[in-house]
Amino acid sequence: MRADAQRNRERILAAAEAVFADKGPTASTEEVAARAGVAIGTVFKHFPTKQALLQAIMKGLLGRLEGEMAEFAADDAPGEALFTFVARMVEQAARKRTVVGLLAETGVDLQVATSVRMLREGIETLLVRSQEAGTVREDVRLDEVIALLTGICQGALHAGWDDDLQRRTLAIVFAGLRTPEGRG
Amino acid sequence: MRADAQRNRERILAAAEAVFADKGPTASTEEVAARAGVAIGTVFKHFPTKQALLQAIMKGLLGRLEGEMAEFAADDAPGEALFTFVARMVEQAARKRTVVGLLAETGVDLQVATSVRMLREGIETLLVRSQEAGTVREDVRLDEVIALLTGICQGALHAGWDDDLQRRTLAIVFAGLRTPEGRG
Amino acid sequence: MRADAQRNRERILAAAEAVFADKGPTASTEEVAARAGVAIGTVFKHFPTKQALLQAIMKGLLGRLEGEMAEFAADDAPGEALFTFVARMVEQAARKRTVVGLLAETGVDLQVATSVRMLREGIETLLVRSQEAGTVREDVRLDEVIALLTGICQGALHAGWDDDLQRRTLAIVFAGLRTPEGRG
Amino acid sequence: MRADAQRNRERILAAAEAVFADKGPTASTEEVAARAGVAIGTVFKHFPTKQALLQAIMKGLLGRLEGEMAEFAADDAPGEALFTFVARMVEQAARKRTVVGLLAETGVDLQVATSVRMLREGIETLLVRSQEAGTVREDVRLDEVIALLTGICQGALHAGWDDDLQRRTLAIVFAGLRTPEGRG
DNA sequence: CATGAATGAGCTTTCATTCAT
DNA sequence: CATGAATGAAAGCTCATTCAT
Repeated sequence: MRADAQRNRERILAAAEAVFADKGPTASTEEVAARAGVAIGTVFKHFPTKQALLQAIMKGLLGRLEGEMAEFAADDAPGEALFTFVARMVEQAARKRTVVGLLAETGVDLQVATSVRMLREGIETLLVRSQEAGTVREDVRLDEVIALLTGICQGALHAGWDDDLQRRTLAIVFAGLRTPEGRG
Repeated sequence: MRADAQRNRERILAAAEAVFADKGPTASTEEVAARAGVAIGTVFKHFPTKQALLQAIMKGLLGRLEGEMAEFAADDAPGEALFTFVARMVEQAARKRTVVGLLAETGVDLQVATSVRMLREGIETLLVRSQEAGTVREDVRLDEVIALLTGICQGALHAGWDDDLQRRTLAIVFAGLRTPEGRG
Repeated sequence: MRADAQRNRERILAAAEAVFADKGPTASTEEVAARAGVAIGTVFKHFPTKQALLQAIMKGLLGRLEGEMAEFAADDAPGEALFTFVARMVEQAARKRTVVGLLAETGVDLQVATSVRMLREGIETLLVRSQEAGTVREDVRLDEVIALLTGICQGALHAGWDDDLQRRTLAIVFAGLRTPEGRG
Repeated sequence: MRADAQRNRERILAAAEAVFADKGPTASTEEVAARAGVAIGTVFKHFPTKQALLQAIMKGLLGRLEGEMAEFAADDAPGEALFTFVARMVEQAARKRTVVGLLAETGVDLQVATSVRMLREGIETLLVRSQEAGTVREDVRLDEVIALLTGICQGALHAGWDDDLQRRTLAIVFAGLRTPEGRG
């Protein structure tokens, strides 16, 4: 791909993230084009359908999340890594309308599904590690963690929680996840 | 209002709830009219904009929830009323696409805001009663409960959790809310 | 259907026939709406897709043709009815770009297919009657007649034959169809 | 013109013929470029508009037809040459969506018009020769032959006749063209 | 010369809303 | 009051054409 095309692709992705973050996924592709400073045709050249554009955003987000997870997994305090990761993700969700809507979207294609699976596996690693470290209850399964993560993110996303409310809400969920010992 | 007009109003509301529950809030007003068995003009006679229709639905839902809350508040086991109510609401959310999306919607008018406030007060009653009964931790505030309720409902709504996952997820949240004694 | 709606429906059909006759089936629906003096939405209210509009035109044309065939079948000179009918149809085709393009169109839905079948049957009646009258050769089958009809219509349609050329061309085809006796 | 440019020109023409034969003249220029293995810009370098490309194809086809006609004119059985040529052309039309549509297209430029005239002359030669040989009726004029040729080609083209139907249809037309003696 | 990214007018289709019947 | 036909502004998407690389 040529340098200018690559630059435009990135500008479109950035514009799309911003626009969809502002107005939700029903915002028009035209607005994305305008924000990116390109013509509408250029957006559709790079992403042949609106779905494709949304999926590309999602893929990017998931990629970044995987990156963060890798860091946390390499952390010194494995028992806390899951909590930190979830808190970070919720924080991001509160700023991006796109993330969570897309996480729960049905009918994503294979590439994206792969990314999701990789995210699942990353979270599973954090979960297992926390359970081995004794901070998370043994009877907690991956599905519930994902469910809670999705739910809390969507809540944060739509309700526009402030930092304090976010912290307090997570505190409750974390208390529910922790072992008696983990609660200190 | 004449009797037939009143009857139409109710049929439209019922149809709208059903349609939006099925297809989400992007379903067309025309479809609501069709399901109600009236012409499109009649819908707009009763609800001058689509927003107004959505708000009316929300008001109705909130009213019914208030009713349920009154029952729970009058229950024998005040310590468990909050948990039961939350569980019931999440269960409904999984079946109605409208409820939660609307709960978090911005730009509601005064009348609806009043209903929301009343719902808040109802939940607060349940919360306080639970705390007095010693089943919910003293440091939990109303805002977090609402936040969790909204979040979990939205999660259940979009992700299509099955009954088991719903139960397990709520179990974690409830564990986070309960006092050590309440966990038994 | 209300009177004004019926009137609009007819104006749209007439406009569509005119526009597609002028510019072929790639002419825009917008132009049809403009020519009919209605908004674009009105066209799509009556004919939910462009295909539906084209099929409606075709159905109308076929209907008129069936009517003509009924007349010819009731005629005194059964041996000449087929020739007259074919000549009439070719004449019309020379003035309407739509007719023939649609006659040969693939993928028409059931309703239209029914109409086509009825037209086939009508032509078959004319053919059999001509053969019984001894003016058309016994070894001529319905398929060839339809094929010739379609082909000649398309030729007349696109090449803009004048009356004389049309007559001379048909004379050749008719000579090919006739029995030696029928040629007189 | 440089050798590689010439080679590209030919590849584009071949690709265009193939693509338009497959999908009709509404196929996109981009697809032609892809099939030719060149970039879209290269297509427009050689043929400044889509129309120009279509006309170039037509010119090529006409040229080839002239070649074939020369062969037939030099044939031993001059009385049958016209019939053979027409049959051959119809057969091709059934396989190439472009030929006939373009043959009847209006607005061709001078160069192409010249080619058409030359084709006319070739057919005229075949016609005259057949009439001299006594197989085609004296009162048949060139215009009707061209008209029949165009019409039958278009019919075959759009309706997708099978070989048998094609043969039977042509048999009728040929019977109409032949002298009583020629029918033997 | 070839490339292929960018353009933008134009297309079909949808839907909230209005208003004559 | 109810009806439902008409409206027309978008929306998503396509494609012939241009021009910087």
